[in-house]
Amino acid sequence: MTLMTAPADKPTTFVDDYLLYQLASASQHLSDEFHRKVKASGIKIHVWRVLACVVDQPGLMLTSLSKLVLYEQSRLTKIIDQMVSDGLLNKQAVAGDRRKMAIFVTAKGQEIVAPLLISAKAHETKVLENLTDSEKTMLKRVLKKLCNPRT
Amino acid sequence: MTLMTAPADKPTTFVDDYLLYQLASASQHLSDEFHRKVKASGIKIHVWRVLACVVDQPGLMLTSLSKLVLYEQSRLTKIIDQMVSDGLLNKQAVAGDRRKMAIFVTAKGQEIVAPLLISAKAHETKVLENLTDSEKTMLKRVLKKLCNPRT
DNA sequence: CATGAAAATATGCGATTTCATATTAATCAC
DNA sequence: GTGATTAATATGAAATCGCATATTTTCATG
Repeated sequence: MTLMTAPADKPTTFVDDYLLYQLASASQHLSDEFHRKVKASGIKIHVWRVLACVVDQPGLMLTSLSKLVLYEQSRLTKIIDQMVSDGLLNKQAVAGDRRKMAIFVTAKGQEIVAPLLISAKAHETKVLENLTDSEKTMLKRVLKKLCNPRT
Repeated sequence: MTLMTAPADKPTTFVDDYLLYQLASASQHLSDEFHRKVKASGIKIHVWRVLACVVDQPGLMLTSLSKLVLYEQSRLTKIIDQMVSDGLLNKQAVAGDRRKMAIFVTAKGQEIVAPLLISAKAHETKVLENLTDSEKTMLKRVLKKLCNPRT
């Protein structure tokens, strides 16, 4: 048997080196990993996502929030209605524009999201453990740059 | 008016600095961007994704392919059945195990996917234009690392 | 201040997706 | 070889999602 010089030169395939695939793959695998914990605590994924975003930026109106949460508007409308009737969020009329609704988290919503935020950060820390410091900072910087290319 | 020393110190929010959000956001925004072109050419997104993966790794069986495509197994079963009857893929029985089906792209499938592969690479190039060389290589390396942390 | 355009949210329905489970086939323990 | 386990794929019903569009309100312009 001859010495192997490298881990074999499997002809580089398309997806392995395709940025959009790599992003989708990393995103999905890592999110799934954390989502298992969310589900285990009895919370739906979309509820977690919306709570995290509303806690983060309270008082947004539906349209802006849908961009932040990355959910399509009509879908978010339905999710929020449900969360309002579940007592996790409330909608407040915005003075001066009767179309707009500002969205906030209730005390009950806070209670639910608080431990998840901690758990999420802990998970992130574990994920980032595999990277060097410079990799960490560059990764986050580059991801931000990719989202708004005009910066 | 005083000189602004920095773009204001908006208190860093959770999601802005949360890796899983950044990944999801970058993935979704960039993919949507390319998907507009795919749709414009009359191809469904899932058809593009499956074709790209099967071209990349022909002869995979359904279960492995579903991991590569990042689609759940029963969903992929249905998609592939449709694509087979549309003449884009074919399934071949695997000798020695009558449960397995190896999946390949037909000539018609090739014709459809070929221009999309070129277009995808062109889009990727444009996306990566905003990054330095070292950012590019690190980004891809780190994304791979994130997907299989045990490497 | 009337009219047309644009913005914010809501709604209904068709299409897609998922979940649980069925079915068929291979493998393992004995 | 028989029975129990595991693997690969398929299927059907229920849940979710997204598209197109409706509705209400504001804005712009003459």
